[in-house]
Amino acid sequence: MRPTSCDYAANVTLGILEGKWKLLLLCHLRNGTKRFCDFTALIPGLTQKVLTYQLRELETHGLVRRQIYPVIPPKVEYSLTPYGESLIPLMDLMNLWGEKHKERLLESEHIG
Amino acid sequence: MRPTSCDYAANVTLGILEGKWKLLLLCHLRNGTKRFCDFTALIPGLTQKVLTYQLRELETHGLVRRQIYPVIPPKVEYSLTPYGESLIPLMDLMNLWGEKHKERLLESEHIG
DNA sequence: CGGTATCCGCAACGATACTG
DNA sequence: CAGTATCGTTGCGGATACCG
Repeated sequence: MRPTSCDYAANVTLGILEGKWKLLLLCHLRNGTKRFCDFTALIPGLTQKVLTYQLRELETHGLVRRQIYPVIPPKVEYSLTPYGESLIPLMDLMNLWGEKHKERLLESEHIG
Repeated sequence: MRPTSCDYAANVTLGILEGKWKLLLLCHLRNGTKRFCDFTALIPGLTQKVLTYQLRELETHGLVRRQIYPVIPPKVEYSLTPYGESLIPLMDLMNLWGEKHKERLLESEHIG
């Protein structure tokens, strides 16, 4: 049943996915476990502070697991939890729609 | 093929859906054409300025059609475009995941 | 290597008042 | 009825420097 009130459940999902880099982080994690420095290498323009912040939020929501190895120098691994994997169909659909949208923009540009 | 670079298409979709009230507006439009004042009545806490802003963005992206009737007092109707309707499967999936997430939160609350 | 600690700018959002 | 106009707040993201 779809809502008539303010607390539309889809908004909860949006709130969790919102964040400039979160989808991209999740996308990279689909390819396997990553270390902190992997992200900064993979994603130019992403600073340590923001990366930390977004990873912490993903962890807080249970989408990402943070595994700390007590070694020197420090080693921390990030991976998708099963719960995080449950977002994969949604991510794929968002990706698909986004691709179509980009095509659409190109067409209207071509015509206009 | 999933991206390794920064321009992840899912982010495009996110950018279009981002906005505190957009999903809710789209959701209401699924039930049929709405007038400006319908939204303010349906959604407590939503001011005219913000409503205007978000509707204009949805219109700009081609998701919503704005039909102006040149009468006094003014009458403006908003409806989903076919392109906007193409988002329905995505909205449903987001809603579904959001519902599951809320259940999950209740459970962990119950346990903790 | 994997973070914190500060400081700052901007855009989204909100409150309120006014208008054709 | 369907908006503008103005002003104020807040929080995300970015820049930079420092730490165990």
